[in-house]
Amino acid sequence: MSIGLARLREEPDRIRQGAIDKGEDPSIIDAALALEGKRRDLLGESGLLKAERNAASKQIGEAIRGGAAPSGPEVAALRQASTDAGAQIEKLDAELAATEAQLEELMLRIPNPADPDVPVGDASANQTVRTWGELLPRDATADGETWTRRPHWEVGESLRMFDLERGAKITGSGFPVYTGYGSRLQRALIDFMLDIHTSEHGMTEIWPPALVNSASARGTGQIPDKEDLMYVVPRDDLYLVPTAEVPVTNLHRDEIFEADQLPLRYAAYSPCFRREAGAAGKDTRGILRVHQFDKVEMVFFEKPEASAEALEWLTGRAEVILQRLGLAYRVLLMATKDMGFVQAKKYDLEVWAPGVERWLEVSSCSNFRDYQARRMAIRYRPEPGAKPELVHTLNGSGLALARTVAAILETYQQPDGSLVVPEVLRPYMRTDQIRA
RNA sequence: GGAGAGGUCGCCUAGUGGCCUAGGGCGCCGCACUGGAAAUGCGGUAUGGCGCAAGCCAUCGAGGGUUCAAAUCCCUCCCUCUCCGCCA
Repeated sequence: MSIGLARLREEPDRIRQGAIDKGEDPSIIDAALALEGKRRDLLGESGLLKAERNAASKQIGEAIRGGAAPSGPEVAALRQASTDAGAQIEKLDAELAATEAQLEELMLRIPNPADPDVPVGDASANQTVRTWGELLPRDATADGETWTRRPHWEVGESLRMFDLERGAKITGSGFPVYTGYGSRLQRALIDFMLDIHTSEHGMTEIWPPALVNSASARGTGQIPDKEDLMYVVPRDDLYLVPTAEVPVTNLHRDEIFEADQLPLRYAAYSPCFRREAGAAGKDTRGILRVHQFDKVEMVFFEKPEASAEALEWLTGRAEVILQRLGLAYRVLLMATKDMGFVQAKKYDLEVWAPGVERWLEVSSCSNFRDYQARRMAIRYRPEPGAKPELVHTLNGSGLALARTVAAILETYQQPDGSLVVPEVLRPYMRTDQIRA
């Protein structure tokens, strides 16, 4: 994950301002520039010496083939020259390796600068771009009677759609067990979302592994920075995926596309595992913040010039799901200090949960530009035979299930305690109403 | 998990310490020939880095080692294939 040395050299001011806007330390940019200069000097010196050594070694070979005694004085002199160069090279390369390690460490701490149209500031600078649907109040009126919507955990328990206590028993807190129609609703939502994204949005469906190796975890930046967020299987050096973004983006690690292969757009279901260490309290009640949930994720590989528009389209595809489900939501354009270190631009989709009268984040749609692609070496040829350039990567949830389920339970509950099934899910649920 | 065989350029393959600056074939691109094409011939066809450039450096699954010199020898690991064992 890095802005790249070329860009560091070419537009340090933009990078510096980008760091300031995101609340990061801008002095790292100057430290990195200094190290980059040192790296280039060392590289030049070491390269020259290696050329000398290679030449000497070659001469030894030629001399021996030409009849010189392998242990004779002529060969010994050449051998000495090569050995001497080798000793210097060893020193230089050690210094070079140390310099590069320091430089890389600094580069990892330089954030991806936000796009120019992103508001500068903290969460209070986030912009509500649009709102869709009717924001139902908790206290509703039906047939002249008023009734109060219940929070989703009460609805779910009473309709026996999930069992949080037994989930805690068999695994731990934050591992919900879905039961009966609750279980079927999981399948229905996954199926519905993937159907829309593939049949209507033209994405390619992926069913990825739920565990990845350390190279993949490093590729999308989960390690080293976010290692605490993941469940780790140290015995096999594997990581449980926190999102399908990790395996799906890594599909094309170290690959070079031809221009006509882009864009590549994937929709992937996966379970998601997050330690969420320390999280507890009223914000985590029910299934709002759990250690295991399910999600359909969209992952795009785009040509650089198309990525800005692709982010708008991607966000729109997530909105389609919410609209078809009939859930009210709003779209937030995240400000520089609230958007994350690696994103260039990010929209959050928040669904309205009338039972708790809160907005719940169900999707986060981001354009990483070339920041992610650089670390993973995902490139394409703009023209046949041309030099490869980095692609742009984007991803967004479409959607995360647990909170979507919460919004459905709170939106579609009836005064009599039953739940009306959203119309688009009825073919999948094979019922239009769920009763206690 | 055990035994064995492998991993070289987009694909196939040659390569048992120095003539490897990695050869050949296929594919692809360009040019020639052609009315146009096929066939044929000639040339070109990895990635990253450094350099104004000429060019140089690195990379033969990954990492380490031996050596003046490693695709080639040694060690560790990964992956693929075959057989055996185990198993949804």
